[in-house]
Amino acid sequence: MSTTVRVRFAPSPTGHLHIGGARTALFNWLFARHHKGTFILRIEDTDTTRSTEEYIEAIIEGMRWLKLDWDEGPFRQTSRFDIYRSYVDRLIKEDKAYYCYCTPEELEQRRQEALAQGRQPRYDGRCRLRTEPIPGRPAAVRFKMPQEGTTVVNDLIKGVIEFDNSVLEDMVILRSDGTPTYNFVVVVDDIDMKITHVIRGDDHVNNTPKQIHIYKAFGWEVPQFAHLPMILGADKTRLSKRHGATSVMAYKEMGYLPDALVNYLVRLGWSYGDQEVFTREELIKYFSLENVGSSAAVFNPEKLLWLNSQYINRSSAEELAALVPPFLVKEGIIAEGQKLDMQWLAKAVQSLKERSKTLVELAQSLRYYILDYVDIDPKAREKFLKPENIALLSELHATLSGVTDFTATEIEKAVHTLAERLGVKLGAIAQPARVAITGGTASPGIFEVIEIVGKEKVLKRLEKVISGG
RNA sequence: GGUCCCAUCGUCUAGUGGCCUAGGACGUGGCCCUCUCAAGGCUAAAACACGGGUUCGACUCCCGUUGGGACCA
Repeated sequence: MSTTVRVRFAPSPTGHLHIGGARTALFNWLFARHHKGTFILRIEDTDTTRSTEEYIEAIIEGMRWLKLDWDEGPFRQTSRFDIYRSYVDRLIKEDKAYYCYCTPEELEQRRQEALAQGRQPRYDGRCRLRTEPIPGRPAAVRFKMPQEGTTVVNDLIKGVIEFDNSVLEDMVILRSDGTPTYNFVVVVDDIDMKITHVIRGDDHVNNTPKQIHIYKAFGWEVPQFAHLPMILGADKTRLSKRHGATSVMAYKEMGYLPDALVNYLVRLGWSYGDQEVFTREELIKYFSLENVGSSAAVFNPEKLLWLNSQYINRSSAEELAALVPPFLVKEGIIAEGQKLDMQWLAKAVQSLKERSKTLVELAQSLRYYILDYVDIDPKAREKFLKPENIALLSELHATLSGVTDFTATEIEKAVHTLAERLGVKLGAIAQPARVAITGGTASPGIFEVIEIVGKEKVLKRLEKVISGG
């Protein structure tokens, strides 16, 4: 029985791929992959004044970064005007649409009158019965909406939604300048692309009854609808720039992993028992529209940050090492194109990954592994590099100089012996050493750090501090 | 203003009439671990918007109120 699932993501290229769009894309993608169906990317660029090539590229870039691959497209509406025109002609021929000669001024005047009389402004359908064109006047095309009865949307997420047809008006489907309107074009495309499930933001629910009548006018089976609840900012209004970063690629730059963002986004409105962290495979396997909630969700950057740290933690050091160089360049730690020993870098990353929430943080911490010398934080210097500490560091320098097998294990043994001999606690040596070697008071285990930084650099940094540098 | 949607801890959510003394996660506090910082473990505080029904029994069903949101104008 299974009719193959065909879904689409249809962004308009008037901006970057944003958080809300990405989630819509993600839910469509998951639905398609779960049902082994087809996922289509369609660029809704009919608004030529606001659509740009750059944004088309940006959206595609965002989709790729999130690893949401599509099976068909990207299709572009601007290359489909002939198709829309033919669909309009068909409706006119079948007397399901008609030419309207009312001017914007007349329409506005009637609107004002209606408002003044406390009526709901709505096109009165006066051109419906017109048989002769008005010479010299441009004509728009209007769709004949049913005037009575109700339209029922059986939404997969929200359930049954009923609309009174009397609130629907004969909407314009082709403007007098020859361009088709949004609600018409969407339906034509979805018919043409044989879309079976329309999964989109619930800001479109009110458009749905109008669209249903267009499907019916073409004798086409109405697809299933699933309206996803909105994503809100902390103030419970629709997520926008003023709530912080909303562009997906901004998260890439801030050092987020695409899988972490995907995991976060999917949990906004969808759940699977108590599970929080999912692999892609699990997501595809478990995803179902039935488990999508129906209320709007507030975007919570802190939970996203936590998920990102989880993903960084679970990634292999090699994977992370491969991702980190661009961030090192941005932090000014290495030069563009500078080569690093990747095996060594992976070791350094390994020591840092469980204490880094983003790739940016990871890159910043890598500073003291890579550079020859480090800047020492003044407060740390004041607290941990007093004369008595310097004396201990001299002892440490002598001890480390004597370690030939320069591994964390051997270093640890040597330092423990030193501490015992001097009758001090390990911390008394470790903390000043940390400041001298990393420039700060927080780092991975000091023996590990010493090993990775390497004998030569460690001794040089100790010497510098001992000599008052 | 009209239409539509929504309502469980601060936030994301579990819950589909008795399993609820309302569970998990983020965040917050405490403790443990510890060379620092994390990670990890344990733990604490924290919610069913309100009012009516229906029912032996409502977080769960119905109605209303309030509050939020979206679309259209």
